[in-house]
Amino acid sequence: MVKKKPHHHGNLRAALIEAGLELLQVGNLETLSMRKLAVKAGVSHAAPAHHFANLTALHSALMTEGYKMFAESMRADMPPEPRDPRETILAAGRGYLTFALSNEGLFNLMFGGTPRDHNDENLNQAADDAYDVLREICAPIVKGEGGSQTNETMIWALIHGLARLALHTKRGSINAAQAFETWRLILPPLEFET
Amino acid sequence: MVKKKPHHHGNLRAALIEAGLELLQVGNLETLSMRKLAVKAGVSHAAPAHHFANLTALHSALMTEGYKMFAESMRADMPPEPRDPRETILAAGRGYLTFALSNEGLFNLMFGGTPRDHNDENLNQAADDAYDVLREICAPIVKGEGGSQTNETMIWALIHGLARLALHTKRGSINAAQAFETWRLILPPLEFET
DNA sequence: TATTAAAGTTGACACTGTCAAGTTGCTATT
DNA sequence: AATAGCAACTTGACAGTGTCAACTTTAATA
Repeated sequence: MVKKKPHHHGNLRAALIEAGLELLQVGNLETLSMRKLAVKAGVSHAAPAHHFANLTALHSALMTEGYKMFAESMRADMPPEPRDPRETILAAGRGYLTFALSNEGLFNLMFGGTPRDHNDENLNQAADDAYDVLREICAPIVKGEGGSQTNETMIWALIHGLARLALHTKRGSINAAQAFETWRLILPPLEFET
Repeated sequence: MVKKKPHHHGNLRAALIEAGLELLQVGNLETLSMRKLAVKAGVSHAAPAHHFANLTALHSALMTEGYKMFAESMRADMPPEPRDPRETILAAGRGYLTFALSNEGLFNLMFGGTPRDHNDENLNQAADDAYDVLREICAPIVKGEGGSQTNETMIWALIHGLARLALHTKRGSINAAQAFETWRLILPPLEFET
């Protein structure tokens, strides 16, 4: 008897997060409310408070889920056996763009300045894991004046800025292929270690 | 008698925008409300509705102001007589960073995914004016495979991504100088027309 | 001066997050 | 096996929010 249904609902916390992700799919941040989540989960309006102390905690939990999906999306496009480092960077960037364009609400929640709980260990862990992907793909880049962190910052800034721009100017049709083509074009020539 | 105090308050619309900018300075998007604006302007709670049809319209008006400040901040750091094109890009980027770091709430409103009124001509004009700065500083860059727009996208993505990252990891002290140093480091070597 | 439209007020409504207090049902200790 | 205790959930309330409708006041103009 390791895991058992703990209580009335079963697993309300997971259901609320699931409902929150669904709400973020169809709308923006403003359409996300604890009471709507409660309705979606078939539970009273104050039930979520027992799993998320406040809105910020709920947001942090959704961001955590977002970072996991995010890292997964980057890794999904990466070749299992890394061959050309530049190809790996291009692929991870494609995963980045794919995530941003197909999860706009969640992406905005994660990177739009919404306050987060900086003491949420799950969130910090998930964010660190996502950053690890960046560290991996930048590892083969020859370090210049600023060291490896400068390379990571450059790659992240480039791909994140491009994702933001793609969302900002999408106007209806998303056109992920075009965004990826731009990504291929703007990725500057880089020197790699043998 | 060209300009006269039109009504009770004088110029409520400007006062509301001013109050909105102040609220964004001290807090985030959630702390911005029409009713608080009304209180700040010493007016009844429904008065703002005569100047901003809804919250989105108010946000759009604040974004408009933001884009103006934004373009101004970029131009402020640019040399009046452009000499080295790369220096000009560096300077505009510094202005970009300065704006983002000293107007976090407004920056998040502009680039955080908040819905905007795409039919607001003032907003479109202000955003276009800001983009013109980018076009100007990128003009001397030699066009590659993707044409001039690709250069603009790259520069914008780089500096915007860096600004977002700087805000994201600031944790208390902002350290604008360090962000600018990173900007200098990550700006890739570019070829310029004679 | 009379008319008219804009600017601002008042009151209401549904919705939000959050808190306090009560109820239900599982778990574990005795 | 009984019960004490606690976590999960409900109910009810409160202040604050955006938005609407109806009303009053003011200023421009005809």
